[in-house]
Amino acid sequence: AVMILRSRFLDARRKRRNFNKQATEILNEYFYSHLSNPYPSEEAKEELAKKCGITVSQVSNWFGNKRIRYKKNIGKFQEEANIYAAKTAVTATN
Amino acid sequence: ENTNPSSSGSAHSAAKETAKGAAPNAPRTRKKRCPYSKFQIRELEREFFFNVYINKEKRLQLSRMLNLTDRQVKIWFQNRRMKEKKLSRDRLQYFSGNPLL
DNA sequence: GTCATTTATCATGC
DNA sequence: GCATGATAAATGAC
Repeated sequence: AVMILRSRFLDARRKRRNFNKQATEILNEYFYSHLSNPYPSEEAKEELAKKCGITVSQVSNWFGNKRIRYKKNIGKFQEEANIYAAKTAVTATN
Repeated sequence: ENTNPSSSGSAHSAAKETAKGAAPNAPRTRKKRCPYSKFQIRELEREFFFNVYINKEKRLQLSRMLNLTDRQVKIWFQNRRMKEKKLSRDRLQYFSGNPLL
Protein backbone atom coordinates (compact mmCIF):
# COMPACT_ATOMS: atom_id res chain seq x y z
CA ALA A 1 0.00 0.00 0.00
CA VAL A 2 2.79 2.34 0.86
CA MET A 3 4.49 1.60 -2.41
CA ILE A 4 1.36 2.36 -4.36
CA LEU A 5 0.96 5.74 -2.75
CA ARG A 6 4.67 6.32 -3.08
CA SER A 7 4.60 5.70 -6.80
CA ARG A 8 1.43 7.72 -7.14
CA PHE A 9 3.14 10.61 -5.42
CA LEU A 10 6.17 10.37 -7.66
CA ASP A 11 4.02 10.15 -10.77
CA ALA A 12 1.87 13.03 -9.62
CA ARG A 13 4.85 15.28 -9.21
CA ARG A 14 4.55 16.71 -12.66
CA LYS A 15 0.79 16.77 -12.87
CA ARG A 16 0.21 20.40 -13.55
CA ARG A 17 -2.75 22.40 -12.33
CA ASN A 18 -3.19 26.10 -12.92
CA PHE A 19 -3.22 28.42 -9.95
CA ASN A 20 -6.44 30.13 -9.08
CA LYS A 21 -7.02 33.67 -10.26
CA GLN A 22 -6.44 35.22 -6.86
CA ALA A 23 -3.02 33.61 -6.47
CA THR A 24 -2.01 34.78 -9.92
CA GLU A 25 -3.15 38.28 -9.04
CA ILE A 26 -0.99 38.34 -5.94
CA LEU A 27 2.07 37.03 -7.78
CA ASN A 28 1.67 39.44 -10.67
CA GLU A 29 1.14 42.31 -8.28
CA TYR A 30 4.45 41.61 -6.61
CA PHE A 31 6.25 41.00 -9.90
CA TYR A 32 5.22 44.23 -11.60
CA SER A 33 5.67 46.33 -8.47
CA HIS A 34 9.25 45.04 -8.25
CA LEU A 35 9.95 44.98 -11.96
CA SER A 36 13.41 46.53 -11.49
CA ASN A 37 14.40 43.68 -9.22
CA PRO A 38 11.85 40.85 -9.34
CA TYR A 39 13.74 38.64 -6.92
CA PRO A 40 11.73 38.14 -3.72
CA SER A 41 13.67 37.18 -0.63
CA GLU A 42 13.12 33.89 1.09
CA GLU A 43 10.86 35.58 3.62
CA ALA A 44 8.89 37.27 0.86
CA LYS A 45 8.52 33.94 -0.91
CA GLU A 46 7.12 32.35 2.21
CA GLU A 47 4.68 35.17 2.66
CA LEU A 48 3.58 34.97 -0.96
CA ALA A 49 3.24 31.21 -0.70
CA LYS A 50 1.02 31.57 2.33
CA LYS A 51 -1.17 34.20 0.75
CA CYS A 52 -1.47 32.23 -2.49
CA GLY A 53 -2.00 28.86 -0.88
CA ILE A 54 0.95 27.27 -2.68
CA THR A 55 4.40 26.07 -1.71
CA VAL A 56 7.59 28.11 -1.67
CA SER A 57 8.95 25.99 -4.50
CA GLN A 58 5.92 26.87 -6.58
CA VAL A 59 6.54 30.54 -5.91
CA SER A 60 10.14 30.14 -7.05
CA ASN A 61 9.00 28.31 -10.16
CA TRP A 62 6.48 31.02 -10.96
CA PHE A 63 9.02 33.84 -10.66
CA GLY A 64 11.61 31.90 -12.64
CA ASN A 65 9.19 31.31 -15.47
CA LYS A 66 7.82 34.83 -15.27
CA ARG A 67 11.22 36.51 -15.39
CA ILE A 68 12.46 34.68 -18.45
CA ARG A 69 9.19 34.81 -20.34
CA TYR A 70 8.82 38.49 -19.62
CA LYS A 71 12.38 39.21 -20.69
CA LYS A 72 11.97 37.12 -23.82
CA ASN A 73 8.93 39.05 -25.00
CA ILE A 74 8.27 42.25 -23.12
CA GLY A 75 5.75 43.43 -25.66
CA LYS A 76 3.45 40.55 -24.99
CA PHE A 77 3.22 41.48 -21.32
CA GLN A 78 2.93 45.22 -21.85
CA GLU A 79 -0.80 45.34 -21.37
CA GLU A 80 -0.60 43.20 -18.28
CA ALA A 81 2.23 45.36 -16.95
CA ASN A 82 0.17 48.53 -17.38
CA ILE A 83 -2.75 47.06 -15.51
CA TYR A 84 -0.73 46.12 -12.44
CA ALA A 85 1.34 49.28 -12.63
CA ALA A 86 -1.81 51.36 -12.39
CA LYS A 87 -3.13 49.15 -9.62
CA THR A 88 -0.04 49.53 -7.47
CA ALA A 89 0.22 53.23 -8.28
CA VAL A 90 -3.16 53.83 -6.67
CA THR A 91 -2.19 51.99 -3.50
CA ALA A 92 1.11 53.86 -3.37
CA THR A 93 -0.44 57.30 -3.58
CA ASN A 94 -3.13 56.55 -1.01
CA GLU B 1 16.35 7.07 -28.59
CA ASN B 2 18.80 9.84 -28.28
CA THR B 3 21.42 10.97 -30.71
CA ASN B 4 23.84 12.80 -28.57
CA PRO B 5 25.32 15.95 -30.12
CA SER B 6 28.65 15.01 -28.64
CA SER B 7 28.39 11.45 -29.83
CA SER B 8 31.03 10.97 -32.46
CA GLY B 9 34.57 10.39 -31.41
CA SER B 10 35.63 12.00 -28.17
CA ALA B 11 33.05 14.12 -26.48
CA HIS B 12 35.64 15.98 -24.51
CA SER B 13 37.07 18.01 -27.32
CA ALA B 14 33.89 19.18 -29.00
CA ALA B 15 32.25 21.15 -26.23
CA LYS B 16 35.29 22.87 -24.89
CA GLU B 17 35.47 25.59 -27.57
CA THR B 18 36.89 28.83 -26.33
CA ALA B 19 39.04 27.42 -23.64
CA LYS B 20 42.65 28.07 -24.44
CA GLY B 21 45.10 29.07 -27.11
CA ALA B 22 43.54 30.86 -30.07
CA ALA B 23 40.11 32.52 -30.02
CA PRO B 24 41.02 36.02 -28.82
CA ASN B 25 37.44 37.11 -28.29
CA ALA B 26 35.50 34.91 -25.91
CA PRO B 27 31.76 35.16 -26.60
CA ARG B 28 31.23 32.89 -23.62
CA THR B 29 28.37 31.19 -25.37
CA ARG B 30 26.33 29.28 -22.84
CA LYS B 31 26.22 25.61 -23.65
CA LYS B 32 22.88 24.64 -25.02
CA ARG B 33 20.95 22.37 -22.71
CA CYS B 34 20.70 18.90 -24.24
CA PRO B 35 18.59 16.30 -22.44
CA TYR B 36 20.38 13.04 -21.78
CA SER B 37 19.32 9.72 -23.20
CA LYS B 38 17.53 6.99 -21.29
CA PHE B 39 20.69 4.94 -21.29
CA GLN B 40 22.75 7.79 -19.89
CA ILE B 41 20.20 8.47 -17.18
CA ARG B 42 19.99 4.79 -16.24
CA GLU B 43 23.74 4.50 -15.78
CA LEU B 44 23.97 7.77 -13.87
CA GLU B 45 21.13 6.74 -11.58
CA ARG B 46 22.72 3.34 -11.08
CA GLU B 47 25.93 4.92 -9.87
CA PHE B 48 24.02 7.46 -7.79
CA PHE B 49 22.30 4.62 -5.98
CA PHE B 50 25.67 3.28 -4.84
CA ASN B 51 27.36 6.60 -4.21
CA VAL B 52 25.62 9.91 -3.83
CA TYR B 53 29.10 11.39 -4.11
CA ILE B 54 31.20 10.12 -6.98
CA ASN B 55 34.98 10.07 -6.96
CA LYS B 56 37.25 11.19 -9.76
CA GLU B 57 38.08 7.76 -11.07
CA LYS B 58 34.51 6.59 -11.41
CA ARG B 59 33.60 9.96 -12.83
CA LEU B 60 36.15 9.67 -15.59
CA GLN B 61 35.13 6.10 -16.28
CA LEU B 62 31.45 7.00 -16.38
CA SER B 63 32.02 10.04 -18.56
CA ARG B 64 33.84 7.97 -21.13
CA MET B 65 31.22 5.24 -21.10
CA LEU B 66 28.34 7.70 -21.53
CA ASN B 67 30.17 10.02 -23.89
CA LEU B 68 29.88 12.96 -21.54
CA THR B 69 32.46 15.32 -20.12
CA ASP B 70 33.70 15.00 -16.54
CA ARG B 71 32.13 18.36 -15.86
CA GLN B 72 28.77 17.15 -17.10
CA VAL B 73 28.88 14.10 -14.87
CA LYS B 74 29.97 16.18 -11.91
CA ILE B 75 27.18 18.67 -12.43
CA TRP B 76 24.66 15.88 -12.95
CA PHE B 77 25.49 14.50 -9.51
CA GLN B 78 25.20 17.94 -7.98
CA ASN B 79 21.79 18.50 -9.53
CA ARG B 80 20.75 14.98 -8.62
CA ARG B 81 21.58 15.57 -4.97
CA MET B 82 19.53 18.76 -5.01
CA LYS B 83 16.67 16.84 -6.59
CA GLU B 84 16.87 14.20 -3.89
CA LYS B 85 16.74 16.87 -1.23
CA LYS B 86 13.69 18.45 -2.79
CA LEU B 87 11.96 15.10 -3.09
CA SER B 88 12.58 14.51 0.61
CA ARG B 89 11.10 17.89 1.48
CA ASP B 90 8.06 17.24 -0.70
CA ARG B 91 7.54 13.77 0.75
CA LEU B 92 7.74 15.12 4.26
CA GLN B 93 5.23 17.83 3.49
CA TYR B 94 3.00 15.39 1.67
CA PHE B 95 2.83 12.76 4.38
CA SER B 96 2.67 15.26 7.22
CA GLY B 97 -0.45 16.71 5.68
CA ASN B 98 -2.11 13.35 5.44
CA PRO B 99 -2.72 11.58 8.77
CA LEU B 100 -4.09 8.57 6.89
CA LEU B 101 -0.68 7.11 6.14
C1' DG C 1 30.74 21.17 -1.94
C1' DT C 2 25.52 23.76 -1.68
C1' DC C 3 22.12 26.42 -3.84
C1' DA C 4 19.50 30.09 -6.34
C1' DT C 5 19.22 30.94 -11.03
C1' DT C 6 18.87 30.74 -16.16
C1' DT C 7 17.43 28.32 -20.15
C1' DA C 8 15.29 24.88 -22.82
C1' DT C 9 12.25 21.08 -22.64
C1' DC C 10 8.53 18.47 -21.00
C1' DA C 11 3.59 17.66 -19.88
C1' DT C 12 -0.66 19.26 -19.11
C1' DG C 13 -4.86 22.58 -19.31
C1' DC C 14 -8.10 24.52 -22.13
C1' DG D 1 -2.50 25.72 -30.73
C1' DC D 2 -0.36 28.20 -27.28
C1' DA D 3 -0.42 29.35 -22.00
C1' DT D 4 1.35 27.59 -17.93
C1' DG D 5 3.52 24.96 -14.20
C1' DA D 6 7.27 21.62 -13.29
C1' DT D 7 11.51 19.44 -14.41
C1' DA D 8 16.14 18.78 -16.55
C1' DA D 9 21.02 20.74 -18.03
C1' DA D 10 24.12 24.45 -17.20
C1' DT D 11 26.09 28.62 -14.88
C1' DG D 12 27.75 31.34 -11.16
C1' DA D 13 27.87 33.14 -6.41
C1' DC D 14 29.84 31.83 -2.12
